Amino acid sequence: MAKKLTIQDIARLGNVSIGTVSRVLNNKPDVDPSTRERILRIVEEQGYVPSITAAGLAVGHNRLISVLVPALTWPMIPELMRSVAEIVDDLSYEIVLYSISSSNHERDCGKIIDRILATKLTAGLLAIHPGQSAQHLVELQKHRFPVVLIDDQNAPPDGIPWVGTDNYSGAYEATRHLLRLGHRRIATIQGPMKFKVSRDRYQGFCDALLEAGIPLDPELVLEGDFTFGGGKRCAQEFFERPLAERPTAVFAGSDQTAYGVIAAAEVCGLHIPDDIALVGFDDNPSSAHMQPALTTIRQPFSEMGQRAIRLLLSSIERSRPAHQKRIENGQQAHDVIEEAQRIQLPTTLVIRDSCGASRKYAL
Amino acid sequence: MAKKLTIQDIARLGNVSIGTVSRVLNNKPDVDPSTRERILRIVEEQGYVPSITAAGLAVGHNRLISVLVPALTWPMIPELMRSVAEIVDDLSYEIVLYSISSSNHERDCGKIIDRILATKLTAGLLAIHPGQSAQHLVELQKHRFPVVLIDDQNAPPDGIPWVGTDNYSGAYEATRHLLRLGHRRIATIQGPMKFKVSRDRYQGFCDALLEAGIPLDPELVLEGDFTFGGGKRCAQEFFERPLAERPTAVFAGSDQTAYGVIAAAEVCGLHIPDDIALVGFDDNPSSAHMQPALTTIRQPFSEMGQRAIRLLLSSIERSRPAHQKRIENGQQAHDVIEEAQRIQLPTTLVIRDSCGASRKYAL
DNA sequence: ATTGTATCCGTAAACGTTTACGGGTACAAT
DNA sequence: ATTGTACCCGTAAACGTTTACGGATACAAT
Repeated sequence: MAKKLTIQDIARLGNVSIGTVSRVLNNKPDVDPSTRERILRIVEEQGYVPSITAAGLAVGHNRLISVLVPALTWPMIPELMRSVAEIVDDLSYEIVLYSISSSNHERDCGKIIDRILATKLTAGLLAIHPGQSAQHLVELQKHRFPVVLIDDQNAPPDGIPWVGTDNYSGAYEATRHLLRLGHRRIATIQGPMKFKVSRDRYQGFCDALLEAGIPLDPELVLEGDFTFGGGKRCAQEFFERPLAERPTAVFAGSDQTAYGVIAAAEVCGLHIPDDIALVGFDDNPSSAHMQPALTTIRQPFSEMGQRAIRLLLSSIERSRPAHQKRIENGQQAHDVIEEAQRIQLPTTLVIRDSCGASRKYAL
Repeated sequence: MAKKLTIQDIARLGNVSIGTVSRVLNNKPDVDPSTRERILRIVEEQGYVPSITAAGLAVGHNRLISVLVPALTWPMIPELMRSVAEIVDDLSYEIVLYSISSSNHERDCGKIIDRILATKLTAGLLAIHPGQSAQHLVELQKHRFPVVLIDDQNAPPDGIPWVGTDNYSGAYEATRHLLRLGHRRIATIQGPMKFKVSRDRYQGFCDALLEAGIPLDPELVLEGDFTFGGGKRCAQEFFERPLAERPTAVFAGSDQTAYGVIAAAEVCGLHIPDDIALVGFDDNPSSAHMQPALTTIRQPFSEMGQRAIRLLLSSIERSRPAHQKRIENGQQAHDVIEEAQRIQLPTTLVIRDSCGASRKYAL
């Protein structure tokens, strides 16, 4: 049935030329309203969908966008992708997925980017945490290939549009929360220091302490790796110290890390939050269900995805020659001309059980 | 630099026609070895990559395959996708991703499938756990559109190639393991009974019990929903009973469910594995790091992905008219002619701490 | 010399769109 | 009657490939 309808078939059915059909499909002017209506109906009836491929060939690029993700296992990815997919769907673009196999990260990433460019398959690229390979992206940019970045870099290469979160303030808030709860010996388990995100969070931690007049105790900071295992290892190191040297609270660099802290507390016979207060960072879906429920800093992943993809799509539209042909009136233009190219979204503190706040106020 | 090379440019550079270039690019016969060599070198030097779009238009479909995934949050997805992506990459296909927003599952899924067909963008579809919408897939099949299914259905619709795991035997093994450890009051927390996977696992559980001469106690089976929350709720119901009515072991329908059981034990002051032995199903990456480390049934997700994508690609090749033109000799043919269309992969029991086996044998 | 065969390669049509261009109509203004 | 002006719409070229077809060459067989 829906075998291989082409624009020709629709044209024949509507007694018009393919030119006209194309015009109605693309909302171009110069077509009689009644004709437009009629063609639209036929298209609907026949379930005709234009060939992305052919259209792509004609205009030079497809209604496809590349999304480059790090390991699919990163907890942020699903939420991010979901919001991206929704928008992309509505605009009848499609997503082509490039994921990095963790092993040969760098090399892979470069190759993928080259292919994205050479193949001319997609109209733009959304790169999620490309890490070092962010450098490759300026290559794309140079070839006027639309790119946007979701990343932790405050200073992404050159003029590449960028969406991220305010890691510094998040960490600052988390630490302040612990401070407010009366803690003075607060430890932190950092992410890998090679990542900007880790350094930002650490800085927020330090500044909150400083502001409270508490000197930073180097004994109370350990470098983890954002994973469960790293968190557990570091926490265990803290927890095995004599009581006086032990922290009373820990700020974990990520929720995964915090899960490790919970496990370590378990094996050391320490109770959270009574013996140790804990706050994480990310607000993964599972964090609400942890035992105890994890107090953490929520990152607005879903909004990040939306903003990023909007940025990308508008950049794609802009790069098409047809874009300024029909600005309805002067008013409209203002909306479009200059969107922010760097978006940093705020985090929010979500208080659950692991910090002991509820318990405290219940007293 | 790599601006917009076309096959024309390569042809000019090589003093040949575009036909010849195309032939070498596609490993077609009828080209002089030395010419082939020369063209290949030029292609390499110039970094030329043919336009997928144009090639797709010419042959009727692209080197793209659709992958339809349920929520990206399902723990199996990352591992599956990774293995799929690797193979697809090597063969210079690309993945276009369709994910279902959990809300309007059914409707969405149908629409997506229609679009996949009508748009003729991709050469085939890998559908992961499409659920009810598996029915839509026969539509595709009818239009001779290659499809393969990764699913829990033992009887997938009609002749659709299918890859799955042996849920029944897995559950049977898990239960036998508990039995071997001496348990007699074994509870189970099922998945949603509307899923075949849940019913299969339950059946395996029942049969193992039966075989051991233990009558099934309906008080010891509860229906969860494969999530942490469901697991916790059900487990709590078990654990609040008086000792005599309490199970000594629980077989959780999924690892997520098992995580819930661990949490419930925690709040009820029960120790795993001393008070309660626990085994899960799936072997999610996190399960090894749980406290205690989770004994579980490992599903070979990565192999499932590989097998499925191979099935799909061979089905795509087969549907192209050119496929039998050049079978080197009679030998070769045998490899290809008839691959199994239904593949059910075995699970394996991985023993860690939550079942108490190590402890037991250590005595 | 003719015919045949094998090997290599060029030509042009086809794939399904988009879009610049120009042609036709209808109506108003002169 | 002529010219002008909108408004619609059809035509055909272009996008970058693949591939069926046939042409050219070289060499062998007759």
